[in-house]
Formats: sequence, structure tokens, C-alpha cells
Amino acid sequence: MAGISRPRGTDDLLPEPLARMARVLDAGLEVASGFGYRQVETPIFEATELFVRGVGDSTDVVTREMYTFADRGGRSLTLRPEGTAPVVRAFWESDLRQAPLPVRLSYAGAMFRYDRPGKGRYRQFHQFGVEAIGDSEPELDAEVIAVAWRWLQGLGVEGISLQLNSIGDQECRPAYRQALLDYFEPLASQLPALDRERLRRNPLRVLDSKELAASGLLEGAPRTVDHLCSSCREAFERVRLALTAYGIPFQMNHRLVRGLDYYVRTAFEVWHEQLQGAQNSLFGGGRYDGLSELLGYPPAPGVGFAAGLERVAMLAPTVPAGPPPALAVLSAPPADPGAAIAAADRVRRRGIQVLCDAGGRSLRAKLSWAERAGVRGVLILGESELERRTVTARLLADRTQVELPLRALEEAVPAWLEGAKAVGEGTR
RNA sequence: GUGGCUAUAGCUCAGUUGGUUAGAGUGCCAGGUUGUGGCCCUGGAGGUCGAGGGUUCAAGUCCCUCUAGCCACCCCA
Repeated sequence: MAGISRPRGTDDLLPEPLARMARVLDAGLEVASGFGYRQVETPIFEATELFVRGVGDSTDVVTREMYTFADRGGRSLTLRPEGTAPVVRAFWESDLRQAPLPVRLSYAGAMFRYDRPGKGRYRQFHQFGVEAIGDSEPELDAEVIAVAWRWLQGLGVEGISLQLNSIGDQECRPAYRQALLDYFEPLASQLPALDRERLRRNPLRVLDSKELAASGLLEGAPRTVDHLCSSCREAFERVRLALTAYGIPFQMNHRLVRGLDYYVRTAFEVWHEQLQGAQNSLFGGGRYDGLSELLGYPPAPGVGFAAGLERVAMLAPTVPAGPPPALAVLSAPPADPGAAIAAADRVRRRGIQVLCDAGGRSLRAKLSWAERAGVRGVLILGESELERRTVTARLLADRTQVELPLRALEEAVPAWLEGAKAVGEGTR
């Protein structure tokens, strides 16, 4: 088709899907609010440094997957690829840091990643998430999970499972990493080149390697939970106890990891049975006690999750679409179209959604159009009505019509619609 | 970033081994007598066959490049 099409990996949110997503998001914000999480909104772009520091030497992410540009002042800026670093930044740059800890925050908005697009994977997509900052109590990890879980439950999403793991912290992870390397050392010759490279660059990532999972070489690999230090072990136990108290079932997943060093202890994802392979994760989260310092701030523990709104909306059971406008006001040519316009405007002031067609098409065409638009009734203003200072009010369902006084439209129309609704319900 | 599949009206798709002015359904607009809708009938608008090159007397159909979508991999903060 001629014309300019949208950039690769973007999507137009049309009325139906947008209404769906908005409903899904509202539900999330409400659940979060019930747990004391208050919404914040950070800029859509940030200093590039904010994201580079967080991901460190993950070169792919930095060099390949960020929307980075220089503004006219020569500053390097980046469209936000995720929400956690900005929220932590906002925490330190505001008086939130003086609030009693933890500070509970939620956020939602567009994120940008220069990925290869695919189904359910866009370069501009939308996330909803919560962060609890300034408290390292394990019960908080469970709380964050509970917010996510209650949200999905409330939406009626079926077939979900909570995948849970603990990946240790600065104290015990080095030893675990070594154990992992020791295990794979003698197997090096059997490893695909890709996994040898992973082992060198980001050892934990071999645990979720697809090739290795298929080969069975992972079966005997050491598990993070067996190498936790005592404090991590105790914390994980408390997370599980708290989840039990919430009544939230979970599945231990020893291959669930995070690729970045600032993540510690609890890591979780929620999977859906209908989502396949690379996109089976509805959302993920974890504890990021090391992030604040990486960003150049004083230490501050934190835990949170982020969910892809597109995917959640896709899985939420059908949300009833917003009702169509109740009324259409039609002029019947050659009557003065201004009368229809004015009448429509008056009825709208009563809070009724009104479509108006004051154009030159035939009344037949307008009625046919109103029918397809799904309105319950129409008001017709033609020459004879104007002469009598009335409007013809017609119900589409039973083809009955009455005349209402033009002068008292504001009262007559709502009353007429109410009466029609009562009759309609009575016959059901 | 790598490999594979795909690309024809707004939408869903047909288009035989390359062969005249490219079709259907649906949607859209109009008409079926003078101001009254869902069905039906008739008509109309709408496509440089994703874009650009090439082969050929002839390309929607074959070849190349690009773009976009989908799938797998990479990555997934």
C-alpha cells in the first residue's frame, strides 16, 4: 500500500485492544494500591548512563538493543528499556527517600528495546510493574509476588504457574559459579560452542540454555539452592513460608536465573501454558539489592516485578467491550442540520453518549448506519418535527417511536431511554 | 545480529505448466419513488499484485536486492 507505514516493531493500539489493555492495567494498579503501592511516572528517556551502569558488560544489551541518541546539547539519552533503574533513580532524587521504608511504588508505560520483532514482541511495548525499595526482609519478596498473582487471579487468567528460585548473593554466588565451572570443565568438549562462550561470559546463563536442556547435560549440574550461604538459605525459607501464607502455589525452578550481577536471592517468573518457548514468561522479577550502588547511589535493597501488558491482556478472558453510544441524532434532509447538531449537544450534556449525523445523506442511509453502529435509539429531526417543535424518538429494537418535545429534551430523552430499558429488561 | 517461511482490494483469500482489460467473499458508498434500519436485488468506488532491479516476445507467476510480518536461534535489563 502507498503511504507511510509504522516503524518496524511498533503497533497501533486500536480502540478494542487499547480498551482491553487499559482495563488490565487499571486492575493491576488497583491491586497494587491495595497493597500500598503508589503509582509514579518517570521520563520516557533517561541519561544513557543510567541503563549502561545497570547492565554492566552485557554488551549485546548496550550495543545492540537500546534506542540511544544524542540530543542537541550533546547529551547521550536512551529511551527507557525497563522501569526499575528509573524508579530507583527517582527514589534517590526525591523526598521519597525520607519516607518510612520500604517505599512501595508502581509504574506503567511504554518501554523500548531494539529487538527483532515477533509475535507478542515489539520494539515499543508496555510494562506494568511494582518496586519495593529500602527493605531487604524476605516477606517483601513474597508480597511483590502476591501483587502480581492477585492481579492475574482477579483478571481470571488461567493456566499460570509461578516459577521460583534463589540465586544467592555476593557472598555465596562466587562459590556457586566456581562449582558450575568445575562441573562443566570436563564436559567442555561436548558443549556447543555457544554454551562454551556463555560459560566464559555469563556462567549462570548456561542453566537456561535450550540446547543444553535438550542434551541432558544439565541434569547433574549443581543447583543454586544447594550452594546458598546461611543468610540466603534462611531468607529463601522465609519467602516460601510467606508464599504459603498467601496461599500462592509455586514451582521450584533450578534453571531460573538472572543474567546480571545486581540480582540476588529471589528470582521468579510467571509462565503461561499457552505461551511457547522464548515468550512463555508473562512477567518476571526478583530482588536487586546491588542495583542502587551500581547506579552510583548509597546502597538500598529492592525487589519488584515487571509484566508485559500486551501479553497479559492477550490472556485475560474476554473483556466486555465498552458499550456503544446509546443514541444517534439524525437530521432528515432537507431539514436544517443545525437543529440536529444542537439537539445532540444538549443530550450529551446529560452524560449520554451521542452520535450525530447531520449530513446530507438520506434518512434511510442514516438509519441503516445507526443500526450498524449499535445504538439503542435514534432521534430524528426533520422538517415536520421542527414545525411541531418535537423530535421523533425511535427504538431500533422494536421499531417503536414517540415524539418528544424539543424544548424539554434534556429531561425527556433520559426518561425515554430509562423507560425503554425497563421495558427491555421486563420482557427478557 | 544468524537461518527459514511469507507478502495479491480496508479485511480473509483464489489466481492452473509465465500468456489478453487481475477475481471472489466480506466490508464501504449509492439506488430499489416522494422522510424510517437489520433480509433481498442492482449498481459503484477501491489493487502501480510490498518496493526496486533483472530474465523473457510476454512476469502476480521465474531470479536478485531491499522492506515488512511470522518461526527458530542470539539476547531478554
